[in-house]
Amino acid sequence: MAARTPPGQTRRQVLRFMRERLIAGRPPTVREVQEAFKFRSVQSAREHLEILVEEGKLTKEPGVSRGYRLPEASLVPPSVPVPLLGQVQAGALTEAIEDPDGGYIGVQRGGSNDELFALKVTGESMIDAGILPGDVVIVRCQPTADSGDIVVALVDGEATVKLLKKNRRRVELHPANPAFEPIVPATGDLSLLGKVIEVRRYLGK
Amino acid sequence: MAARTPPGQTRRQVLRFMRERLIAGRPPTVREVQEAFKFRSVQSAREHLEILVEEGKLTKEPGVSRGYRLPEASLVPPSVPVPLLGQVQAGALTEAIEDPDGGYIGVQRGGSNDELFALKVTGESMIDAGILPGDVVIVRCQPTADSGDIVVALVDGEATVKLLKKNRRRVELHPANPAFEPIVPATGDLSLLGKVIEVRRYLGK
DNA sequence: TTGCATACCATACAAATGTCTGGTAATCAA
DNA sequence: TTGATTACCAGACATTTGTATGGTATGCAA
Repeated sequence: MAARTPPGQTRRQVLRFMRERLIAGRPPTVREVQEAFKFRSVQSAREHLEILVEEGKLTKEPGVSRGYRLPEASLVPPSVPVPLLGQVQAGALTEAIEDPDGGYIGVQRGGSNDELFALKVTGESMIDAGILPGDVVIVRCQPTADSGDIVVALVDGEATVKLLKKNRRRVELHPANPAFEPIVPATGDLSLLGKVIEVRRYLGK
Repeated sequence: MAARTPPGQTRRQVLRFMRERLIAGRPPTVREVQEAFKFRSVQSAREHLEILVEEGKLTKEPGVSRGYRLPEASLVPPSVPVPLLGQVQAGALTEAIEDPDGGYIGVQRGGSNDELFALKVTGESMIDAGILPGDVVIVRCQPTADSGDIVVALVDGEATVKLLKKNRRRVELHPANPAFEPIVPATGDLSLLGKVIEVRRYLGK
């Protein structure tokens, strides 16, 4: 017999394993759970799973293979892959999205089927808005935005993050850093890439 | 025999069906495909699926049940569900993780199988570190941390985010805001919950 | 016509997988 | 002690499911 573990401990790990697999879209078989935990009997895995179902942590469709599911309550909103871009040159946005140099990151978008991309921020111009160099902003492509939105726009052929301000027929791009000057593009000469809907910072492991 | 459809037409529908099911995390069996398309033979479904694999539209793991996959799936790093906590009282961490009031968010962790949780930040004590009220920090549970790490610790029975500083046999929790005072817990009296590995800010739609 | 390809069908078999029955050992409380 | 509970094991069985073999009908092109 394998080592006996404290009550509930193994079961928590099993739940964890199930969540990972189910989120990844690859529901495991009972025997795959057995394998993962080195049980010598299928039944051991099955018992943990059935108990998790009783506890409401999982649901299942009896009789069907790979039939365990996450209950509605703990449903994680599905995340979509979003291309992570490094530097964006003018006009090269579409190509950059097609073949991102930073790979993809998972973003939970709010239902709509919009075009998203992610951008690594350089420079300190938005530091007072809590956006530091190295942060990743997630951007929804849209041709316009409201005053007060944080947006990504092409300035001098480079994508930059700024605060959008509109006052009577003037559009301005404000940095959130007193050391920088606002940018006032000529009327109608603003190429807005989209609006920032999320900011992420990855700290060292 | 069922009605004969133009070449490739049914197959396109099958691919669509597969995409839907696979994205939903519920890969179908060959017979479920048969059912969905009212084929009177399993083989009809199987032939469509195998051809889609040959065309590169799908991949599959031979021999395993529900073994068809989306080829792009390999590009997207898998994300794990992480419980999102609101307020954490002393000692109630484990229970809070078991039954999070904020649901779950998807996090791509760097391979290790660690315990993670997410915490909504209140207060402005870390504003100079780019962590604003309402931000979500993702925390890896660990009993110790290095000097300079941003950590979550229990202070006065509440979970708070602070900068950890160690100098000769003293451990201090520093806010990143000049309006707040550093916290110097009595030696050995620091209950460290974990280290912040990611910061997220969700901006309005 | 012939030959070939496509779409679909019928049936069988074997492997994968869910499920069941009964058992051992450890822990805890009465 | 006794009994109850938990964690795990062993082996079997039944269903689900992947796979194979061969067949029918339609359309198309040489």
